[in-house]
Amino acid sequence: MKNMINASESPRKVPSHEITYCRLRDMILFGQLAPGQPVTIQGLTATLEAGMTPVREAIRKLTAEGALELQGNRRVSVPQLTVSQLDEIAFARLTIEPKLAQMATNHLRANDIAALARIDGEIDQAIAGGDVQRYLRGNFNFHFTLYERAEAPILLSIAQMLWLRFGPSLRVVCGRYGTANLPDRHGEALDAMRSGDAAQLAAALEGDIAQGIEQVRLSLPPSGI
Amino acid sequence: MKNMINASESPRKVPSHEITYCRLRDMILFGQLAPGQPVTIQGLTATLEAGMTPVREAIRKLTAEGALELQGNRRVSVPQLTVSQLDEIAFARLTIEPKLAQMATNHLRANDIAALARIDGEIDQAIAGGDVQRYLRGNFNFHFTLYERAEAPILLSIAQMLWLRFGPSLRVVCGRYGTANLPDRHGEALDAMRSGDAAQLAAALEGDIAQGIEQVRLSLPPSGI
DNA sequence: CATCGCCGGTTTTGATCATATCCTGTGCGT
DNA sequence: ACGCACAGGATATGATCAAAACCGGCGATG
Repeated sequence: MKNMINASESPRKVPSHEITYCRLRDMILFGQLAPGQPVTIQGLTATLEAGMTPVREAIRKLTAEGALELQGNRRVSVPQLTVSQLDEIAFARLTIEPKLAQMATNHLRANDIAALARIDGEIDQAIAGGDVQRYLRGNFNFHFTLYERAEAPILLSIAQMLWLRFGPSLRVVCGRYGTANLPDRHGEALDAMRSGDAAQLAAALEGDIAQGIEQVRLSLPPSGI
Repeated sequence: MKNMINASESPRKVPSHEITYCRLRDMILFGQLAPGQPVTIQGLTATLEAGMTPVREAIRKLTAEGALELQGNRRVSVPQLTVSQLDEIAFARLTIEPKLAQMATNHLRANDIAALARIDGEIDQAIAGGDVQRYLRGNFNFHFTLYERAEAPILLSIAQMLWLRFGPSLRVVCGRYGTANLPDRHGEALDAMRSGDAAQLAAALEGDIAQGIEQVRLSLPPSGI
């Protein structure tokens, strides 16, 4: 009986590289780091209060996910989106995410929907208050709380990858134009969830995603943000 | 004007972790490692003749790509596909790869098609000779030589990720049933390339992919391969 | 009396760090 | 302007610490 299933969660020792990875990921996802900004290992060891090895591993992982970019000369930076890359992301997101939403529909329980409604409320507050940081986190939470219910880990990981590439640019857009005309088709999505209409939910998500991408696209042409 | 584009490639120093990553990746992709097989860092430092740090970084990167799996107890192994994961991979591959093929169509030059035809010839030889290793490499080369012409790095990286998850299981199927009824719709694809018909090319790829996935699906139910 | 399960030590392996080495980019001197 | 030396930072190694798996013995039970 010693090594039992460890129901729920035991006080697991969380490895340092895991923590470092998450922290760095959030920094990228929610806009602490701007596109094009260089990232140094030793700088991160200071800001993340971690050793050099964990930071290196976090960077490797994020590089593999496309959230960071090796510049050839052993420098690392946050990538800047080009128009054609934005097109790729658009295609992939518009394919994967509605699918995830559709798959999630039948697994949604009442409390899931309640949680999503609450998150949507926070997003509205953030938009009203012009709180970019909070909007970004809320938006992320809304989408991925939904997607997780699809129980499709591979598609989920692809979606995360796409958000990692998309996040920094979205942050820049928010910073530039404020939270006024940010996408929020979440009400429509919540209606679809309540009626269990997978197709409608997928359509709502598709609209939300397309809107966000257009928002970013408008900011790109000058010189890749 | 000092650091010019460095046309083609300069004698770049290839970092050790890069080499290690590639070698380990190929081991997974072409079946040196079976699904479920545990992977130890110190074992790899021996077989790959690399230090501990490069191996660790390679593992992190491949973990991020889903080619390896952390088992919670800080052990690493090659993941075994479940049926539902295979469905996810099927959906994603059937979406992404035909798209890549379609995008590549207009960029294909005569010598690209010639190269693909040559690779297809090698695949045929491998199938005829029952050379699984060579078939897998040829098949990979055929698809990705084509996909690279799409000039869509993000979709390409997604496709690579999917192949990394798919590779080990395909290898098992090959080892079990031989190379007899492996997918090879490449002739059809080559015809489409020569006539520049993007839709037909996408359709051919779709058929090829679907066939490969079915092949693996048939082997799964017993107990996840 | 034989078998099963628990418990302890042993050993393998992973995580982290401190350090040595090398590369890249920069600035100074000619 | 060119080349050389310097500095900053990245790469890579080996050592050290800690956790987890492994193995063998002891005691309880049928």
